[in-house]
Amino acid sequence: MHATLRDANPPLTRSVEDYLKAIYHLSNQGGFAATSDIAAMLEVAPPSVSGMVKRLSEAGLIEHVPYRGVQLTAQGRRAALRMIRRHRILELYLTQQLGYDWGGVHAEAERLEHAVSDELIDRMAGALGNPQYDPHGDPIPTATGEIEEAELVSLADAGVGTKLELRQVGTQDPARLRYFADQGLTPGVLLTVTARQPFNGPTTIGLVPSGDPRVVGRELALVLWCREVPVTDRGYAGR
Amino acid sequence: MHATLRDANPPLTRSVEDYLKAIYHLSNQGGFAATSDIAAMLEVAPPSVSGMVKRLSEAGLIEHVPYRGVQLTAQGRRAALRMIRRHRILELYLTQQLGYDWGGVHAEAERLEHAVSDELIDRMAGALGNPQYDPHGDPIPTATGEIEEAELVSLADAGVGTKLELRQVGTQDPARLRYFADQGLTPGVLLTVTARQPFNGPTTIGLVPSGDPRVVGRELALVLWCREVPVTDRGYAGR
DNA sequence: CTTCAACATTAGACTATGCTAATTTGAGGA
DNA sequence: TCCTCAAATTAGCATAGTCTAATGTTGAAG
Repeated sequence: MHATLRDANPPLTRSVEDYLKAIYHLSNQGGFAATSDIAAMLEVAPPSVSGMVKRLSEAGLIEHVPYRGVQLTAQGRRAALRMIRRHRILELYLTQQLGYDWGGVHAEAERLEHAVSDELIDRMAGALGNPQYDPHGDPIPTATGEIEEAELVSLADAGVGTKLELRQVGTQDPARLRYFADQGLTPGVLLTVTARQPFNGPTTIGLVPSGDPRVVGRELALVLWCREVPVTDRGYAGR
Repeated sequence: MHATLRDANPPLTRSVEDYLKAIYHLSNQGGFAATSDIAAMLEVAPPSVSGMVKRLSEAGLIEHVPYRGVQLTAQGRRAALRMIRRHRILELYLTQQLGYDWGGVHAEAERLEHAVSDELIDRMAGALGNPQYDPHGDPIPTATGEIEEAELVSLADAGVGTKLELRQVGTQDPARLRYFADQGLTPGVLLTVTARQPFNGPTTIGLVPSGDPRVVGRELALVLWCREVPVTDRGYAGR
């Protein structure tokens, strides 16, 4: 006998898990994930997505509106958050316990997230002190599937004078990740926007508390997602 | 395009890796691995094995003698040893660094061994001090694919108190083979030497973990070839 | 030397996942 | 309104891996 996605409690395959995760990321702001965007994110051809969409839809993991896109159901969202929890805990564990550098963990976590058990993830999380954020600053879903939704603003759009906490570096490109790390622009760092060139030019910032200045081109600033920190917030102690 | 096992350097799939590992264990003493034994070890139907054998053979990973069995080629052996290294290091890491107990570690390692990178395994090995043996006493292959071959000792010569794994029954005599099988003395079984009569008399052993005693006359004990197992662990989970 | 049972293999079907090529759909521009 | 084009889908095929049922092989017992 062969288990299929139509069974009661089918084990999700690697591919299914990848699709759900991609759909989660693409429909994060409440909208639909488009077939072509899913295809691009997973590096498969669009018809492959159509085929998988059909199966996921029959399995009750997504809602499909033909020619519009897809959204996760509650069940699909739960499965996606489980994968995201795994991914982020793995990234954290690999960097903090096994000396991986920030740029190199993603691919490893991408493979491991499909193979680890819930027990292993919980043990890793325990060894790390049950952290709430991963090395990129992304919130880690809890074992029960809850995730902190943060309002983030791109550094390129932040107002001059604003105090910000860098929370998310929105790229997987190892070269960029390494560059940001060199500049001290890692999640959790505090900074203030000191200037921006007119007509959407580069943003100049100062690191807190050192005051070291950095100039970030618009292209790069666009992927630095920050949380606005009230200027009265002096007691901020990082995490 | 789709990668196949006939390509130059195909990535080995999870199934392929499992087959190679099983064949390695079954043909350990230089013999052939039988289709039905592979099927039993992997819990698949015999025709599935025949199908895979065809593919592995075309890929140059095994030699197939129809109706006789299969043997690993040098290339297949390399791949198998790589998996065994991964498995043993993972088991060690999970028990020593993450508090797993020996009963639970096997299944986790069995899944992870297909997903980890060589780099991660080497980092784990480093964190453990590059161990040479796993807690079962089995040697861990090096990153370059060398493994210490266990020296076999005849049960008639094994020291009293020694813990042994029966590895080879050195006779073709059907009567003897049937007798050994009846006594539960088949390759892979674990036992301890509890006594030996003076002047080269019969050896008394206890099966592990049942403790059932057996008395084996010298004539018979001479053909039971065993590997000495360091008494380091509690609870064998197999390999 | 024949027969038979155990083991191995082949035949044929099915799911999951991917691809390319062809077709359909829907939304914006003329 | 109608047309066109990009996006989505369907059609058709391939490979990996699994299964059951049917068929072949081999070696051991009589």
